[in-house]
Amino acid sequence: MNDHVHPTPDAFPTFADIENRIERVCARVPGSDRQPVLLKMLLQHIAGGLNSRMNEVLREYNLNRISFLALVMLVSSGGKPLNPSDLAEATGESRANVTRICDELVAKSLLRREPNPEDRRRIDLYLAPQGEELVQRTLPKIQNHAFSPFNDLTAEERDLLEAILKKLLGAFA
Amino acid sequence: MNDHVHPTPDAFPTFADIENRIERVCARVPGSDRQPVLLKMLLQHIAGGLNSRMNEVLREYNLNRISFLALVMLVSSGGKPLNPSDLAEATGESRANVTRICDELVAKSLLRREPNPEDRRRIDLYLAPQGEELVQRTLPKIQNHAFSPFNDLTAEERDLLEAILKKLLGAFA
DNA sequence: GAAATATAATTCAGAAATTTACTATCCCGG
DNA sequence: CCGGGATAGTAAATTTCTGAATTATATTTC
Repeated sequence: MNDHVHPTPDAFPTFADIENRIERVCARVPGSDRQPVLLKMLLQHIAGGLNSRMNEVLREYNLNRISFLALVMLVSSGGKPLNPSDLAEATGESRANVTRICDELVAKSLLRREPNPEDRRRIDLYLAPQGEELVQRTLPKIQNHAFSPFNDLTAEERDLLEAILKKLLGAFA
Repeated sequence: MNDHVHPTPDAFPTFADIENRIERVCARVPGSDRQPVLLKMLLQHIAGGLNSRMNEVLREYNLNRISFLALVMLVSSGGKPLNPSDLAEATGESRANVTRICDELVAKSLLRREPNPEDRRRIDLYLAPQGEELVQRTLPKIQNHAFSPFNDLTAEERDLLEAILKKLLGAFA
């Protein structure tokens, strides 16, 4: 989960400083363009900030971001199981890491593993009742505390952002 | 750098699947709203994808994303030194991690450390000539290979994205 | 239907990141 | 000018993550 912005007292001082630096570097390096670098930095800082905030909330429940995401994905399946590799894909984590995360979740009785009867290479992951409960309790808190920065955008801006980010993500194929 | 999307053969299959899952979860959990969760996931996947691509390019040079970013920040200072804590702030990494990164960079003769004459707690980090060269060589490659997804956006979309992301980042203060 | 190839999950070694604690220095109020 | 508190950098211990095998099962191909 190499994704944290360190919680310094003043973690987001002036992005303008960083922007100036980017301008200067790109002016000096031929073949470089300021905007993609800037966008990359913005995305990085925002994603990092959101992750930090999520972790702050989840710490009270002894969960980390990935474990929580795994639980959410399972809630979304509505009782149907998921395989570890599904989780790896959905979360963007390595499969080895997903195995470890699942070990933790099983140890906390939030998840249970069962062999898949049709394909015996596979393991089916079922959400335990406590896991569902935990998501019910924590997701609204995440929404309120961690995701509050989105409230500073207007509805139009959020829709626009959603559309542009979807298009951008599509470009990774 | 807990920030990688694992390079599976098909790392960005259909985000639509994930979107459907989010819809279902939020329908089931009172006090949750689909859009912020969706935006968070989009940001996460895009930032992770960009990081993976950067690391792919940088691997040839035995660098990782953070080390590279540190070098870029130093180039942006135009010969003036930076302190480790400046780098920590700019990169969003912990100070302890920056110390380690600098150890590596010094070992590779891309960076040199000198005590600050005015404040003896501080260390001044100077870019070595090889470090400058390395940025000159790698930044254009990063631009072409790693940041190419931005080319799928129109100029208007990029500007809009920049503006919205800046506003969003401002909301973290 | 046997051999070759591919896929799923895991294990394990080592790399990378965080947390806590420590040292040295600076700064401010008295 | 000195004592308490802040700040900078690092070190050590721990946790987390990855990457390369490993094992077991499916699937394809001939």
